[in-house]
Amino acid sequence: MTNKKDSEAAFLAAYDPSQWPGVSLAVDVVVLGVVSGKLCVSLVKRTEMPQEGFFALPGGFVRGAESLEEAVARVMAEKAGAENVYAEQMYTFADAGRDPRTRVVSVAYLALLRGGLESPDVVLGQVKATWAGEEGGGVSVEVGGAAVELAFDHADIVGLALKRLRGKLRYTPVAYELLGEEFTLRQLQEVHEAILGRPVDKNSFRRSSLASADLVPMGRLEEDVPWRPAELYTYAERE
Amino acid sequence: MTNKKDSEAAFLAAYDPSQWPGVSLAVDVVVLGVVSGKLCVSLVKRTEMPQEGFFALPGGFVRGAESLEEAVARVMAEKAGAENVYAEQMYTFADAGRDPRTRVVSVAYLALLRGGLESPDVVLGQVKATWAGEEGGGVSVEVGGAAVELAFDHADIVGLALKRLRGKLRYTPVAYELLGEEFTLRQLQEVHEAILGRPVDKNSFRRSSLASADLVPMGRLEEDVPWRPAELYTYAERE
DNA sequence: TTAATAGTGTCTCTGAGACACTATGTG
DNA sequence: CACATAGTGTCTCAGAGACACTATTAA
Repeated sequence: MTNKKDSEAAFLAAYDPSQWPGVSLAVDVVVLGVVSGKLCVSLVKRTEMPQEGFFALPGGFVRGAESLEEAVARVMAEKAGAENVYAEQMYTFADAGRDPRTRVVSVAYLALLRGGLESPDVVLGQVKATWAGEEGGGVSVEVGGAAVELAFDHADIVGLALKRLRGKLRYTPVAYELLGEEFTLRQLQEVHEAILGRPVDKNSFRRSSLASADLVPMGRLEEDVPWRPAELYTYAERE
Repeated sequence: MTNKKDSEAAFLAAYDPSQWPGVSLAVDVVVLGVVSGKLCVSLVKRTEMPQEGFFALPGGFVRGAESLEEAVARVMAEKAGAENVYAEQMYTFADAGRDPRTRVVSVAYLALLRGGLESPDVVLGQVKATWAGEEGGGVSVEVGGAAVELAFDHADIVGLALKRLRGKLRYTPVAYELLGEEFTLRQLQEVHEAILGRPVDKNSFRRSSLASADLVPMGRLEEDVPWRPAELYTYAERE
């Protein structure tokens, strides 16, 4: 091993943080919601030079002593006053060359919000996967019925979010984040169908949902529907 | 919405990267391997002040225009001359306060290496999960039969790697990364058992392995074993 | 021949898709 | 009553655990 001395020196050198040029830290948030049976993502229109005019994911730089989660919460609050949103880290993009001055490290988060997020700054785009199951890949997004192109690689990031969400749907109770405190099994099924992008058998869905035992019947029925009202359920282990 | 002007201003301000203090970018690598049926992780002994003397994950700062993957590859090469290693991003830790001078953003990677990684700088620690299935949580690590405490939150990061690996084992051909080009079904099963931490039924394992159709029989048998030799297989879609 | 492992046959259980059915609310 | 949806019964099939069995090789 002739490179032992070299690697030793490199190792020690690498542990001096001030030697390396600093980078900027940012978060981008994929906010997903189900609106009338459609999976939607929140988008902002870029008002500055790189990719100006394109739709992009909401995001921002991480401030001072803020944690990543705090930065995500702040971005959500600033853009639409949304508080206490489920958010989960997905992937970190750190390729050099995004910004000519400093390297920008961007941590992508997946957030789920009941009914989607919409505000003066934020529009909802409908997500259409070009792939089935959990293959993964980019997605196409429509705003007001017309296909739009997302800035940077944000279409791939939305695709990553959708892939992650489909995976989590199987073995974690994540769909409840997209519903209110009380919901019917049909509403829960609609959320699943919107995320999976395919119809789901009613009976199979009921069986597996009720068997998982984190659904609690409220003993009350939904109201103001022009057909037979269904039992209301809630999720047992919200914390 | 009285906060519209505020959020607008914050939005614009946030897009000036030079305004925010820079951070240092580092990678930590969980190198896992299976050595004689045991799941092992590569560790280095810290030689500098914070947590000096504790075992820690190998890692280092990202240099100049290096990508994260290049930094991981460099760390692997420096520590043990390992090239072309499977590596996958896991999670990014960015809590302030790790280093008093600058904020250190550390991106944790999972790497898989045949036979584990060992060198003058690196020791192998045996990983023992204190949890079953895919619950997740920290792990305990033994070096030379004695339990050791890992530096920082590295025990949790190893636990995260194990959880991720167990999950991927179900639906991706990741176990092949821990074997040579040619292997018997028993060797493949041993890798699975080491990762899952439990015995696996031989017949079920064979059936599902052969059904997945990315195993190709070589038409040759293993040699130099003091019992009936088994068919050698290789993985079909290495790229 | 014996020992040890390679490799197979088959029963069972479970979870999910398919689909027809009954029940019960609104109008 | 009609109608639309809530909710159920049941057949089937695929995948996996359990386990006993046969096959083949080294010594």
